[in-house]
Amino acid sequence: MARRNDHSRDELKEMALNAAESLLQREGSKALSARRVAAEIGYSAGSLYTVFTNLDDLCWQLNARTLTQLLAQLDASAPADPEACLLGYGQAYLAFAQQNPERWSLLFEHGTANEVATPDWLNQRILSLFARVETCLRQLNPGLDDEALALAARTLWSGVHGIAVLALRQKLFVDGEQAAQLMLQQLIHHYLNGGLAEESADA
Amino acid sequence: MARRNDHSRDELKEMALNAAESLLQREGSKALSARRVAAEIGYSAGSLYTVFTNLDDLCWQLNARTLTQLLAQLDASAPADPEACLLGYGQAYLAFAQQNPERWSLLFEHGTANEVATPDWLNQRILSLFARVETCLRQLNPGLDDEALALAARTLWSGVHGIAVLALRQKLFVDGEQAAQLMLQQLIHHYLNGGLAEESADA
DNA sequence: CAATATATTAAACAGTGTTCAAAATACGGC
DNA sequence: GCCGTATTTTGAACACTGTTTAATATATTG
Repeated sequence: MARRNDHSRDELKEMALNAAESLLQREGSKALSARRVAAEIGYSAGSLYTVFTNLDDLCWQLNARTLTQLLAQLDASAPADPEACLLGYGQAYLAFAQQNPERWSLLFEHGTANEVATPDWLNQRILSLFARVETCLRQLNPGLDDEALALAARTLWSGVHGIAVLALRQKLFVDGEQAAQLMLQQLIHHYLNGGLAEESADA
Repeated sequence: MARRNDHSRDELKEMALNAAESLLQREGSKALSARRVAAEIGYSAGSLYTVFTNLDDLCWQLNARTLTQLLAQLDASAPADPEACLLGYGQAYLAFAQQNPERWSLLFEHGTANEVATPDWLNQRILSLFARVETCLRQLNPGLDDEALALAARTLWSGVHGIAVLALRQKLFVDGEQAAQLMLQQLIHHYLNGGLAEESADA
């Protein structure tokens, strides 16, 4: 039995999340069980329920971490030139998905068909991702109104996300390591050249 | 005990798949258990293992059905005009995802981090989807070589897929029922206008 | 040191996928 | 008809799962 007060509540939570993260990366989402996480930190399964409401809660919090780290990596290389910046975002997104497949999958597949809504603090982080894309797009076309801008950012990012998903799931059926890279470049380039100017003409 | 030869092997398999499909739609993927499916068709869980190698196998076969039906719905409305056809494909894809969220999710999320490769007959169906998109794109730009065509089709379709995923997961944060619709139109229109012509100029 | 409060656990419950010996049924030969 | 064999089908077993909770071990306070 782990000695009482060996670790504070917050420490325990932190340890559990670290263990879960490592377990997820090492052995995949199937290994992410309460007993396994608990064993990894020298506690019993029941103890997890004093810091998380349930395993779902642990997953949400893991996802929050993942998203924070993903955003940090996006911000790491953000050139001034807006088109280059968008490309950088996309590349960082793809790279993160490829380098952290399990965590990235959990981020988007956890809570499927859940009656329980996604926690707000998770949604906020996603919105902050869109905000970054919107900033780039606004620089490229200051004439866009807020609504059109929001839509354009989401459309473009859906494309990036789609490439990441299908590449990760090996559903693209094109050989070459850099196929996803090429697709990303094509998507962004075509999207910016093809429609953004036209949109402002409407405004 | 279900009487022997009440149903042939194939009938049993069919019944199980039907039951699984219905269960999935009615109660979500969490309800898709061996005992549950078996109970629904008046057999015991063990019997399923005479027609499926395991539950994963059942899921793959369910997915094959889903994909077949999805392809059929794509083909249902295929106008001659290639751009309209692509839009139709996209709309059918989105509609299917929204109308069959559980089956659609299972299609893309089952087998995450699986060492076992996706069955060939499933991959073939995905390729046949890409083939449809390629046909449209080729009409729009006969100058594209095969490789560029394949890449373009996958890029465009990744976008469509991305919209479907994020819309289904409610990660878009734009109100309005038809937001996904608008995004789809924008994506296809921009992509076709923005890059396809340029590509042929390179060729 | 004793009493209280709290941290931690072990055991229990209902569920899961999967296997397999045993039981129930069908079928072929007489 | 009936018997022996072959084939379905099952039920029980195993090792898991998430989650709850009574009991226990530890810390803190008086």
